[in-house]
Amino acid sequence: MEKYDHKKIEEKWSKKWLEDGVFTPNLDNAQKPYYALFMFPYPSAEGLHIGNFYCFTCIDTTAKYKKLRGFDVFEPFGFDAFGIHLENYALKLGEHPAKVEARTTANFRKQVQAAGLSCDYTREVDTTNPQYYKWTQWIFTQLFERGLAYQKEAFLSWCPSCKTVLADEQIEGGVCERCKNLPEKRKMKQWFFRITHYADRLLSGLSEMDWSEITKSAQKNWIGKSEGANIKFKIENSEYEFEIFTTRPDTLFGCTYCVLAPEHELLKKIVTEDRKEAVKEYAREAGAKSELERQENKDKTGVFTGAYAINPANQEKVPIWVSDYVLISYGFGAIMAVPAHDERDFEFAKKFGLKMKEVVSGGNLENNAYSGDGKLINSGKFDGLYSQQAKKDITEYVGGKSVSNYKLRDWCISRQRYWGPPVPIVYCEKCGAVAVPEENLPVLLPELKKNWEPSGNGKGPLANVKSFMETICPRCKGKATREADVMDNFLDSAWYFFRYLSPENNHAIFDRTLGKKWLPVDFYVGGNEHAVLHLMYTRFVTMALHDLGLIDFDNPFKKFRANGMILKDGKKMSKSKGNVISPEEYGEKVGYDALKSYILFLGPLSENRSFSDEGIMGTRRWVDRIANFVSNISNEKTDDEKVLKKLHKTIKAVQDDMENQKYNTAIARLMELTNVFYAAKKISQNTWEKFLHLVAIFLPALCEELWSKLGHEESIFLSAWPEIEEKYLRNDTIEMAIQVNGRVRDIIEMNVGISQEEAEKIVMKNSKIKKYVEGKKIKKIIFVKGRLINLVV
RNA sequence: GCCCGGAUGGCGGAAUUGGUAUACGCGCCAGUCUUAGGAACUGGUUCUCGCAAGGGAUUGGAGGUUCGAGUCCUCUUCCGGGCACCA
Repeated sequence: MEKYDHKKIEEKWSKKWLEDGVFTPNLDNAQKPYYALFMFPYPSAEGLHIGNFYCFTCIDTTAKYKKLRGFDVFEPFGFDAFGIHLENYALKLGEHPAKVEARTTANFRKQVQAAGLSCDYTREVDTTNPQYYKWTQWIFTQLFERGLAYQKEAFLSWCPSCKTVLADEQIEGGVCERCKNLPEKRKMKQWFFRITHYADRLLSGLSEMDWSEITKSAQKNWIGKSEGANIKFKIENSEYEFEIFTTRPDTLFGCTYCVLAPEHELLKKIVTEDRKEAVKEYAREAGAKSELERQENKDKTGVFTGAYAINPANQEKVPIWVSDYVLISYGFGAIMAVPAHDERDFEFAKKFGLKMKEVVSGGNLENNAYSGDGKLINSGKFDGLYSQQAKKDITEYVGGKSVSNYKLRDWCISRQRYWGPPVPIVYCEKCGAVAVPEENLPVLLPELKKNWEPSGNGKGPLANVKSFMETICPRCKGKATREADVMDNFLDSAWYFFRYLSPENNHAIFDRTLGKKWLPVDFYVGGNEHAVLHLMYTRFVTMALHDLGLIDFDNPFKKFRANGMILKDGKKMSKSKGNVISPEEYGEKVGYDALKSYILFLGPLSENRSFSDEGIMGTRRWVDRIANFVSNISNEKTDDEKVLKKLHKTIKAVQDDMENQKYNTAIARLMELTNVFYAAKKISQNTWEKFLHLVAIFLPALCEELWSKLGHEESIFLSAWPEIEEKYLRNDTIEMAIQVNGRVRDIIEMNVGISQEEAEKIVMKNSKIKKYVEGKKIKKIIFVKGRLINLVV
């Protein structure tokens, strides 16, 4: 028996597919467009990671299936090569980012091609290409013109290791998403995108979207909507007032003090002379605390300001405190404190001996605040109302406003780094900040041979490049200076799928005719670590493009699935553990067909799966079993009815599974069919050809080879998917389960259409059943047609 | 604390959405072939009692609904993810 030489055959076909353009659709003429997209990789490693490979494979398998089903499939490929990940990798190697990029992208491309993915490489996109980032900058200018991009001074997270500010989304668990270092707070003037403008749309859109629940849940939590009221408090003996946000206006009568955040601007104005030093010192200390320190130490601290506010519900005077348990970044940075009905206020009041007043019945103030709803007490004319109604009535009574508040904050896009698209802004003494007009885009990133490394002084490396910085104002033609920062990498990747349609178009961000036909993306797969980064930003940019009138949808991906992680023998992979799976290594050893089908076979798409070296031999064995079966193809015209039934049921099962991304069970069904072939010994060519189509979506090189061996000159992917013949899906007989009191006691073969009376007759004659029924009264008989009969005795 | 997922053999996992639990694969056991090892092929493999025929138990745990529950309801334990002093 000839051994199946996976290397030779996989190499042969991946090359041939590329040459013949088998997977390069004609976007203009496509009749049934299907846009399959995987998250394009960061080329910040020498080769592909198994995680990239997994998400590519999910998309690729679906793409091949859709192609065989007659769709014009577009599965593009490109690189997210700008940004901090590649720049950090270059810093680590001590090489220039451009040099690293040239090498790693070439290697990634080579590996993807070797793996036989059905990508269209003719429309490759690279975010570092000026033709590409011209339009990244254009998006900035469009947002700027509409007030959605703006500059502000704010306390921001500065990563001392990456030497740049980061967006809130890029702090994960208190540390920098890229380098895992502890960020510092720095007050800096930076560029922001007004993503909060879309907070409500980002949230309400979620419910209708066919995206993984886990992703939608992460976005929902991040947006963090709460409904409540804004209420104004006057300050005693003063013209000043401040506003607070509360979700519990029903407890307003229970407000016995107020708290301002240490950064609150009113603090300086209202603090009394004798409290000035204490408040100042407290604010200084609070400012020095890192985010993580605040998170870890939740002991309440605070200082009395000496000032009093007037509770608008009962005109009582309540002390104003300052404490860092109130955050300047949320709401108004000020709260009304209701210690009887809020745990944090309770703790604070207890520590500092502040008054508590119960206004909602149902709790017990001994040890805890009661934060549930209930009937109002001690609330004047609102006594007796229930929380829900009281919320509305009290808000109205004090002239408050019912509003929603969000945790989501605007997206800081400035980066004090080199490897990114420059912010397309020019500062002119006369005209202020002016966006670079479209005809002057792109603002080219100068090729810095040296001094491209981040300095850490709060300015990007471009600030030192005189030839770049000095320019003229596009509006008044006077002297002007460029913005030295570049833009966040997540902006590069927020719109790449638009660009794939027309990567060389210099007149528009994308070809709108093609956009109408191909967008939104039909199916997208990627890791859920991007749930609130890439995936949220992408939705934001899509909404913005929608509002510019460029597109008529605002959800970029019709279907999105988050893929699970691949573990090695149950453990997370890491270089230090030495258990990193290299796709290339397994491609060599067992072949990409076996590797790809193995990682799909391991389990459902969303779950983490454990890769093992023994396990992969299972799919490799399957490859061999199919390759070896060739000698058993007979000249007979048709096959045994049993084989045909299995064949057509498998076609149906594979179709259903593929529509639902159940790759693992589709492969299991195909393995079963392979086993049936082995049991039948000989199979007709007709059946064999149908089988090859089904398997080709998982084992493309093998099936292409076997297909060509049958004398076909054109790729199997250009031929037709087998039709299901309904008659083979039907069964004449079924195995009827016979239950007594719900327990299966026997299984009897019967005609599929058997009536209840006939079935009962057979059952009653059955000796096994008689044993259980004898001498007992049959109370009831449940008959499920074609399935079971249940005797209740 | 709040919001999502999830728990099924020795292991990865199936289960037509309330109808024969454990498909498929790994591993293991046996057989055929082989000088041998391996490969390939064939058969077996949830646990438990039993020589067997056959019985009993079983989907993290406890209840419930139902003729019938892995699937629905209530409570509960554990694991994974997100948010978190967010008023």
